Amino acid sequence: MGAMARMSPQERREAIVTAAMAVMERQGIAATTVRDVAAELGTSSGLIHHYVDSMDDLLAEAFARAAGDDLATTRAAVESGQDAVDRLALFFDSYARADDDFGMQRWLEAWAEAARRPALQRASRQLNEAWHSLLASIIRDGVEHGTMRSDDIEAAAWRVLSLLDGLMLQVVAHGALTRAQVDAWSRAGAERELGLRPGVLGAVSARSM
Amino acid sequence: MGAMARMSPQERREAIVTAAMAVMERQGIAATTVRDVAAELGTSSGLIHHYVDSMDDLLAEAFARAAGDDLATTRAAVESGQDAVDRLALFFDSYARADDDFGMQRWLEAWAEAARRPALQRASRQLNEAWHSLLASIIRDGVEHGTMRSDDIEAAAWRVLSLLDGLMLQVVAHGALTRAQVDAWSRAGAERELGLRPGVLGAVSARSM
DNA sequence: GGCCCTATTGGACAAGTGCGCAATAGGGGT
DNA sequence: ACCCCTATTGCGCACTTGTCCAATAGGGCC
Repeated sequence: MGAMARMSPQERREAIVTAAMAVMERQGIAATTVRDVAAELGTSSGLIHHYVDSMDDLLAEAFARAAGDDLATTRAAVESGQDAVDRLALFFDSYARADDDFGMQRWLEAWAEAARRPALQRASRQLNEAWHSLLASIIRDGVEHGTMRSDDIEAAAWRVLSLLDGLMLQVVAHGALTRAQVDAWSRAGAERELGLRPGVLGAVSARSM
Repeated sequence: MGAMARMSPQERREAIVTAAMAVMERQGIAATTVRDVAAELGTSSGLIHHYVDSMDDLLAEAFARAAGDDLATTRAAVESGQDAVDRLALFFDSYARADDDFGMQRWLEAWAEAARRPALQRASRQLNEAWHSLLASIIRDGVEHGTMRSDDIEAAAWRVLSLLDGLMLQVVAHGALTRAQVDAWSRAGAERELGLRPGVLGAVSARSM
């Protein structure tokens, strides 16, 4: 009954961040404590601070990893699209598929915690920017190929993203809307925003039938 | 130096909630403690629990009061409108005027805290519903008088509100957008949603010139 | 095989939390 | 003027938090 198996610094750091992600997923960002992460790892709490400067840093890194994974998933899904319209449809598909996911809840907690945790705020802002950037690149492609219309691509991307976020908020925070409504309405909003024919972005339910 | 001036239970309760609101405004919901509220009042911490069952209840009541005041302000502003379109424009005016306000930040914190505080969650859901209801009543009026078009008033209200929320999120949480952009884009979105002529909801900047 | 480096331990620490309770004091009703 | 009711006090309690540090132990290099 001695110490936990000795690991290389890289492995251990990795394990710590992974454990933090798991606890975050289960209990939320604000309720994730050093001791919880240590318990998840099966090690002592002192070990955490041997690899991490502060709890703020750890939470920021765990959030960045989790949210970054989500972004990477969507990015990968989008890449398989034939043209811009197809890629935009895949963007919504991928977003909607995070159905049983805590994606949006995570963002909510990050925004609120950001007031007290500078590192977490930096991570959140950077990832938000990356999502906008992904969406803008799809739209830019569509405009250049003449399949989408927009005289301000950046702005259009913000509007599409904001509608999606606002609708998701109602699902996660209030339970006032269903995922299906968010899915249909956000696609319809994007179609109008980008001068697409209504329905071309196809709701999941419609396309899977 | 004896006890604080004796007050009637009603006055004292009122004073406690008011003090809690002030602390909430200054430090945020999550960072509002019993001792902070007592210090704001200039009384002892024990007094708080003599009037309030739990911190959850107190925070919920303080949030409900603060957010309820915001809603009442907008409701009052809206009532002075001549017709539905005018009232909708006033709705956006009132929302935009809360410029130096902590309105949206308060909602953010409420959503995140709601996970741990049932009473706060109830208050937040109820007020959210009230905002939607106010917006829906304006739209219903417009549709009935033929100045607005919508085949699903409830849904339209959710979409207008969600776009506004999503855009505000970018201002408050990330600083990625400006209030002016939110104002212009949310009005334009509502005009499209309700079949209004572009510009009739008039941005604040345009109308004040 | 032994030694040293460092990963790992486990608890101390100070600061903070919500809540409860015995003691106090002040004002209104008689 | 007195007395009782209760608003108010001020501290204690049990618990949690992040952070730190001396002690320990295990594995790789000579």
